[in-house]
Amino acid sequence: MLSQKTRYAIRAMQHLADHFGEGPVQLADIAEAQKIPPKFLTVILSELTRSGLVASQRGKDGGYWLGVAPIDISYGDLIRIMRGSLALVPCASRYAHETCKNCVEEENCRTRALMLQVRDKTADLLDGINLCDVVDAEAFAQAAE
Amino acid sequence: MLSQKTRYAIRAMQHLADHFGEGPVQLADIAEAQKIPPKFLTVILSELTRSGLVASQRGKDGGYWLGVAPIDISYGDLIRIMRGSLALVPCASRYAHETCKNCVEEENCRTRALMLQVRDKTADLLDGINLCDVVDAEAFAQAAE
DNA sequence: CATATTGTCAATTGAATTGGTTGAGTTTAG
DNA sequence: CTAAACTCAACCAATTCAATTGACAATATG
Repeated sequence: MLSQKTRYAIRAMQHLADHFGEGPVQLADIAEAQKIPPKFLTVILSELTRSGLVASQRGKDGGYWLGVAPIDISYGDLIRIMRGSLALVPCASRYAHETCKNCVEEENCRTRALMLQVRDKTADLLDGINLCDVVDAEAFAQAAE
Repeated sequence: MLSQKTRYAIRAMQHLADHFGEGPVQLADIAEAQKIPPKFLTVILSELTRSGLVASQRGKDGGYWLGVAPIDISYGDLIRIMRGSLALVPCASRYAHETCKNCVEEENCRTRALMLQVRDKTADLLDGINLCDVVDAEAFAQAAE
């Protein structure tokens, strides 16, 4: 499951994508439109800003905007940034590999072999959809080809 | 991510599958072979027994065995039993649907639309592999067709 | 029937994670 | 200079997770 924080991050990014090119969007506006506790959103937007996907400006008339074109931000990127990995087990992560605790040797772990495949398929899907896509069944089927 | 408990459950079930038809396998044997804390394993095996996938017998020479043929137990089943759902968000679960807390309306939630597709693809994969399969790249590619 | 062996199960525990807030800054426009 | 914004570390309560404790029930064997 994605954490609440990751879900908030995704909605915040969708909101910024919807207002891309319109100048800074203020945190309070995002919070209200996306039903995110404003103070918690500061934590989330700070993380996203540090990651480089979001740019920000302080002071009066400040706010946030995408630092990267929405077409270049995939859902896979967002989940990797917020959760660290797309995989279901640490040892099946490609970008953030870690050995699982209390496990058998990785080479002959059948669960790992399966989970690597699941991770790759999930990545194909999540990296194939970006913040510009209107996600519906058709768009998705197309992206999955 | 799958919880440690779910990972232990998967390894325990693989172990039982490997010894299917050989009579009861004792908890201590599973625990040792699969590096699972024995007392924790009692909790896990009790849950699996209650689910019907595992049968058990008490007393001397007792133990556990699969109550269902390994070919009829998919990895999807195991994860659903242990974790409740295959989905990344509660509102995208097919068997255990729940509305997400603090979310926008489900009908026009873009995240949900995407996560439903991810769930379905994941289910295709995980339900296509069972405890009889030796999971490797080839077997998997075949199952994914 | 006595006993050792094995599974059952609820309750508890300690640690980590989650979801979120507080509050003290810093930057910027006007 | 000041109000409007973002920044960030520290903190907090509640929940979840991983695992253990300990009392109990069933079964095979002598």
